[in-house]
Amino acid sequence: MHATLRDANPELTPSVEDYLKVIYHLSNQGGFAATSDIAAMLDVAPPSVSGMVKRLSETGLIEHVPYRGVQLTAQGRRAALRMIRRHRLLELYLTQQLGYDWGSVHAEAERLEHAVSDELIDRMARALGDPQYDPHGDPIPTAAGEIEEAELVSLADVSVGTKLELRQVGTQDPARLRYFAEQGLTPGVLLTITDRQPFNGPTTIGLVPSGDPRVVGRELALLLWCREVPITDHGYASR
Amino acid sequence: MHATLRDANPELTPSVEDYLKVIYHLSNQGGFAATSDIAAMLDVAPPSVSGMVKRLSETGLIEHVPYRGVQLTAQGRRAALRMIRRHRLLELYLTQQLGYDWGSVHAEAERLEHAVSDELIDRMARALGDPQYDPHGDPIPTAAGEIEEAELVSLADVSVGTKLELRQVGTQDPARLRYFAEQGLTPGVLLTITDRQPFNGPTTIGLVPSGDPRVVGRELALLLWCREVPITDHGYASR
DNA sequence: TTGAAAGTTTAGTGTAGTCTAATGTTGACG
DNA sequence: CGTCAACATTAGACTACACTAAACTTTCAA
Repeated sequence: MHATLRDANPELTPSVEDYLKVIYHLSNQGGFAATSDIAAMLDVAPPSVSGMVKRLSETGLIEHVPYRGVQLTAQGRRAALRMIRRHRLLELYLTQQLGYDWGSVHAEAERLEHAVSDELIDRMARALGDPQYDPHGDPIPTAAGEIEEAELVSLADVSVGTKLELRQVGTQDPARLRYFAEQGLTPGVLLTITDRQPFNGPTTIGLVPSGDPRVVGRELALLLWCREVPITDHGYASR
Repeated sequence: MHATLRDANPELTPSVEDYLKVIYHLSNQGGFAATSDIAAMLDVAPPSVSGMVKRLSETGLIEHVPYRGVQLTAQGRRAALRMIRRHRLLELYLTQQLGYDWGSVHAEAERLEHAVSDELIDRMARALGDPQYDPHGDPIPTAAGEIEEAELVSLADVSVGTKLELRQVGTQDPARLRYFAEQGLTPGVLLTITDRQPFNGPTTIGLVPSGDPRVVGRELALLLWCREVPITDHGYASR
């Protein structure tokens, strides 16, 4: 039984693994990941993405709808979750066992995740007591490729002072999507609620770590779905 | 301060790092490393080596005498020793901190050595107490790029009665490594030669201090590299 | 409804690495 | 001392990945 991740994932190049990981993050809620977004996150030119997209669809890791974007197949998703498991466990291991501080651990994990074996990752997990969450509060996928889906709350429903990670923007309206993007309110962003006026008045958000304020009315706040972020002494470094 | 290894070694590809490492090992006593030997050790075709040799000489990492072989430049040697330091410290860390057994660490270290940062390696070294030898008994180059040159003799070449410290097992073959380990023939062990049959016959070893005998054929004896121990003293026990 | 901006893909090039097949060089031995 | 086997190199092709420039779609707004 038991298609293991190793079985599912014969030999992917580091580059391919990176693409799968960002496609996973970009197509979080079942949507499409856009070429230009992938390019921006990997810091490559858009045509490089088009080229890779072609290769990845040929090997069955993603599905491509021209001019629309890409989605992971089941196989691609397994491979992506394997990388995310590696990344999060490496970050945890480096901070807890080797004294790394939270700010510098990301780059190290980013390189190591392509080189470690499943055995090493499992040994590290065991050494850490098989943790379920990384220090950001993000769930660590299991060796079998399962991940706990975060419970999302609307920004309109949380109390002042709560720290949040924006996870989804609950609209398809292009005008609103654009507006949110202009405000820097895109999935992945960290924020806190600094103020809320009574009688369904506007909510003031503070972006983390810049502290820049954003004011949104209740109608818009209802569209912003967030995950509550546990407070750590490490702050909110990048993932 | 002072030229660090990092300074000396901007960005080498994993492939280049592998070439430098095997060239180091093949040109141990100042000789030339032959194209075909490099090809055999890296499991690539000889023309691939010729191509790489061209690139490496252009970047000043090796010197090439056509139809003779190659030698490392000072810069190439520094880069090679940096990789060897990484490899040996990784092997040690994996065995001591994560429960790997000696037979299986090699492959893992082989991949990781290209991905770890100098900082991580130094942290691992510190966690291990800045060890001088790896699990095979090989000396670990310092962060500054110095390596202890050990004068080792093969067990097949020393005369009966000589007192020896086993320092190095000259094979990567897991089956043989396991066999030697089962026999108690691991680096650091003290032994004497109690008997040797003529005509390339087997050698009988006496372990110190237990006196337990071990019999090894000439082929295996050739793999056991030892340091001659002048007087019995302490300090060879554990690593 | 149309046209321009934004975004995507194609076309063509470059680099690092691999390979096989063909050619060149060296050195050992008859 | 010449020949031939062993070894090394060149020649030429292939893959994966990147890039720029140009062409093609889609979207949005006047």
